[in-house]
Amino acid sequence: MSPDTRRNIVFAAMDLFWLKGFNSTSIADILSRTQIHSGSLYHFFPGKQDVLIAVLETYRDGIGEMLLQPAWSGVSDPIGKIFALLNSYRTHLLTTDCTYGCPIGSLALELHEPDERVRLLMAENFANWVKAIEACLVEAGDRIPRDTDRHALAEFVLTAMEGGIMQARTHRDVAYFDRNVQCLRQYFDMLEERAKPARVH
Amino acid sequence: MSPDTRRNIVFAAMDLFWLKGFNSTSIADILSRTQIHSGSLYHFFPGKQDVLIAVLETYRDGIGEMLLQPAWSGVSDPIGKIFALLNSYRTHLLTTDCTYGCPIGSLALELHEPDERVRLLMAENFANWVKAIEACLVEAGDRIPRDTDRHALAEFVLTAMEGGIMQARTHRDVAYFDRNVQCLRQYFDMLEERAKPARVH
DNA sequence: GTCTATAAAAGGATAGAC
DNA sequence: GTCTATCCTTTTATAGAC
Repeated sequence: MSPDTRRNIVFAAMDLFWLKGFNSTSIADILSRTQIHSGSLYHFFPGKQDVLIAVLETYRDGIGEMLLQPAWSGVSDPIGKIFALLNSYRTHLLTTDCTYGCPIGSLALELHEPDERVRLLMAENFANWVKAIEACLVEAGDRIPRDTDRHALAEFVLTAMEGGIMQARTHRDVAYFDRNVQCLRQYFDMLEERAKPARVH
Repeated sequence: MSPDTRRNIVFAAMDLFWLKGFNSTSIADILSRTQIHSGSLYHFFPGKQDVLIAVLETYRDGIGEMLLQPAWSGVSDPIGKIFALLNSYRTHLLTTDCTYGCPIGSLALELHEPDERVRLLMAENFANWVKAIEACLVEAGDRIPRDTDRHALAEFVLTAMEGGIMQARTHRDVAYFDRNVQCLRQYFDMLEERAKPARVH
């Protein structure tokens, strides 16, 4: 019964790394959760780090299906999509009593001297997230000023999300996240205001 | 020669937690760096976590002397101080090849189930940082709109800093930090613009 | 591919002399 | 308060039968 063993390992590890972090998750944790034995794990992966790499690849390859599609179901407005995505993180915070951390962000700050493959995969995950937001900003067209650097703004949205989660988690209070989103909202509002054709006075 | 032993431990641990994180720093790391022996460390601290608590207390108590004063020397403009503080983080990034992480932010995301004392100390560190920025925003007075929530905006500045560092570190490129600060700058510019008395047309 | 058993090392912490 | 020696647990990883 081998078809799913590798997959089970990866998804169990995904969960555990998210819940406890990479260093605090032991191989034994993964084994006990999957009910497999070390021989099987080491048959598929040379070591613990390679499990992490597989996890990061899974996040990367699943960003649409696992993250964006659920968050954007029923939302078509491009700027609405941005805040709908942020709201999906808010929901995660709520359902975990503000224990939730963005899995990539947590790993990015936990691993101080990551293997280069690991670092590049984290960077790729961020880049794809940013790309998705940037596409929304491009789609928003004239609603934001023409000279706005849409890539930079998309990175700033990522920053608002990660910083908001960091503070909400640390204070165990979603209001910290909400206030951050409010600031970002105001920033967007002012950009949209500025993009409007000059009024006649 | 006991007067400084405790202090030496705390500062060595501060450095190591910053460089490698909490879990990746072993007691042996601290001992070898301080040239003291385990008996001394456990004389002052019940366990590793208590060293972390002392480190967080030291950050908390030293925010003015260790962080704000150096960053603000020669800067008197309140909004200038905000960006001067951000610039001091930029310098850290540059001098560490974008390896630098905010020590509190890294710990906040590394420790998924922190002891309550630890969590509260991290929250206190964030809160004091935010308070310092909030004071600048209050001092800025009429330069930003009267109805601006200065506390929320100060938290947003923290978010911009943390998010910028996270991305710069992950991509190993300070430009990610810079673009975030640019967005924040633009946000402030628009706020200041909005605060100006209505022009005559 | 999966199992059991176990090696090999690292890590946190303690005991007790000085 | 500081030193040496060491215990005990956890953790990563391997060996080899099935």
